[in-house]
Amino acid sequence: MANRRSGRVNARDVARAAGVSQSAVSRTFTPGASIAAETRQRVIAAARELGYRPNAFARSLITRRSRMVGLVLADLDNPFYARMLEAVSRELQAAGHHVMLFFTDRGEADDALQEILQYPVAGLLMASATLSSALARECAEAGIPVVLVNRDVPDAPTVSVTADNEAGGAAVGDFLARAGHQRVAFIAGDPEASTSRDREHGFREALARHGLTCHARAVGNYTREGAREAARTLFRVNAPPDAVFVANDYMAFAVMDTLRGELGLRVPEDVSVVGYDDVTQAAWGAYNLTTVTQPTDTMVSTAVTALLDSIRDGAPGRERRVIAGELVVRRSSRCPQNR
Amino acid sequence: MANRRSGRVNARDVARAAGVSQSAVSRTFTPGASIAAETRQRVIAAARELGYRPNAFARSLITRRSRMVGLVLADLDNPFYARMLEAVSRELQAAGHHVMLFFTDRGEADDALQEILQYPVAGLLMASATLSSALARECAEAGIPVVLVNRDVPDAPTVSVTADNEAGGAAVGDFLARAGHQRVAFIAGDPEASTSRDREHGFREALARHGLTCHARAVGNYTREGAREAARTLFRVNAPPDAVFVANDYMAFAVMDTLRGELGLRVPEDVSVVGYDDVTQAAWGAYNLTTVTQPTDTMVSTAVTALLDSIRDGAPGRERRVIAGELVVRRSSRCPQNR
DNA sequence: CTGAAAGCGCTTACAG
DNA sequence: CTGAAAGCGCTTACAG
Repeated sequence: MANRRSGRVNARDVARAAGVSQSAVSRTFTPGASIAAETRQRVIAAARELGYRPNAFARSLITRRSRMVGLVLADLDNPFYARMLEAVSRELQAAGHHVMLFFTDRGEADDALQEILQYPVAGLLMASATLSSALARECAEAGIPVVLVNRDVPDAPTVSVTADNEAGGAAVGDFLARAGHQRVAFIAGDPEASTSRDREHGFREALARHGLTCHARAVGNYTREGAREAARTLFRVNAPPDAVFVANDYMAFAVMDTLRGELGLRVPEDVSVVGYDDVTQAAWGAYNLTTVTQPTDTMVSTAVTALLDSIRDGAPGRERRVIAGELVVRRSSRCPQNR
Repeated sequence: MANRRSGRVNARDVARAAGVSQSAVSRTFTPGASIAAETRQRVIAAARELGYRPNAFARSLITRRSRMVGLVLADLDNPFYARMLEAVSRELQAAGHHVMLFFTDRGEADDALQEILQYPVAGLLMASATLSSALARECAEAGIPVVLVNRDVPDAPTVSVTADNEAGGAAVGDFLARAGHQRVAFIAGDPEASTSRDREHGFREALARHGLTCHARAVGNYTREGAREAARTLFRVNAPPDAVFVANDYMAFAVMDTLRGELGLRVPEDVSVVGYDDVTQAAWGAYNLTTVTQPTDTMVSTAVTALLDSIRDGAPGRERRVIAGELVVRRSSRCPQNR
């Protein structure tokens, strides 16, 4: 049934079989093209018979457009990004696009991008990784829109979608102060990342408004091991914190495990723990983590919409979208009224 | 600097700028092609100047090969698949391949595959989803090797890589019987999936060897809510189980949360819980789950190697690789010696 | 080592 | 509505 020669049937083969021109075959598979119903039926029958599928590469070559979007990620261990990846992929697929996936290290992913850019991608979506502003400019010149999620390259011609990390951090500071905590600590993620910096900044400002300062600080680097080590450093002292804000949920789980399993502390009786992201596991019984929502769904659809709009307009947007999150109080923290 | 006309510089532009033929440009970017060192330098300089990158689509069209591999997944919520996705992608990238990602529903992903197959993929890797044996045959005829991870299509011309689920289930049955449990229950995943069926089968056989039968059974469908419901059904009775084997870790976490938070049972004092997969979270302090290793790394590298081999040979392999796992005893279960 | 030419599989003005 | 022809950006015999 299938073409013996090449292992791949092409439009010419179908045309011959259907007794029409190659143009007719092409028109059959181009929605809205002008073709007689009967011709179309003949082509479809022949195509089915031969197992023909239009070759997307050839089509993209001639139309100078592609329905392929590059997706760049650095970290899938963190369930926040796993959730985001799935949501982004499904939305893009629903919009008729196809996803090319790349994993890089954290930070600037220019090398990986050089590879992706060999393909005529219609757009680029990056999360947990960035690109240099030079490459951002190059993409803009080439007409390839770039959308960053959870990252931001100042002054670059890109769209960025971030959570309102400052406001989120402030909500946590406010909440812990109101609950009557006196020695409030912070465990940072990657000290370079704007997510961690902004959360910390908002947090400190809020504490200040209540006349408090950050009692202690350690860096967990957004890794589990880093978080455990930070917890040990912070709590193996004479006057340990009575509350700790951890820059994301993923680290907060490690902190809780360490506090309870290793240091024999009770949460929240001895210490309140607050995270950030509201990943699925935060609601699981074992953690019941008070945290700030990263509105993944909103962020994803904002990012995807922005990307699709830019692709449609052929204009690489340039805006900063900040999505508000909210504090979700669960049982890992003391409440103001329990004071 | 970049080409003003089209937004994309092509080999012809570079050739003109460097004062050489288009062939020379092509040879410069084809490793091993015969080209003088000096010519090559001129081309490279011109390419850099103009911001030229070879177009992978055009290249693939003419060579009739592509370095693109299709990856099909159904479920990323389960951390086992997230870990696998990242490992697979990174290995494939390291081998110079690029990954096209597709999400489908569980079961047969024929529709999604029809879309992928419009691209000239060099091979297909599927996990947590399968394809019909008809489509498997079609791929084989088209020379596209298919590798299934954690799934199997009997008699189809594909390579499948699965864990030895029977042996794993047997290890659990054996372990629980030796620990002196009398009323051992099972919570199934997707009753259709061979993973769940094989684990259950091995489990029951092992119990039988100890003169036990499976005391109760419920279906969790590999979802968290299903697992919670299954736990309620199984444990809200007069003589509840004293041990439960859950078909995967992901559900086992939900079961533990329900047992402890909702039913007031202690793990392992009142009931032993055993999972399957050994996902990262199984080792986290809050769960400390006894489970059976799915040797992700081995499975991934076996699958990737098989795929790359088939691509290289141009022959769609046909074998079943079964990877052994092992029981990891943690604190969610009573041990034989504590009897 | 090098270039001119053919061709991968498609779409799209153009003329009918 | 339809077909012949040109061309997307590349690689690869072929001849020199």
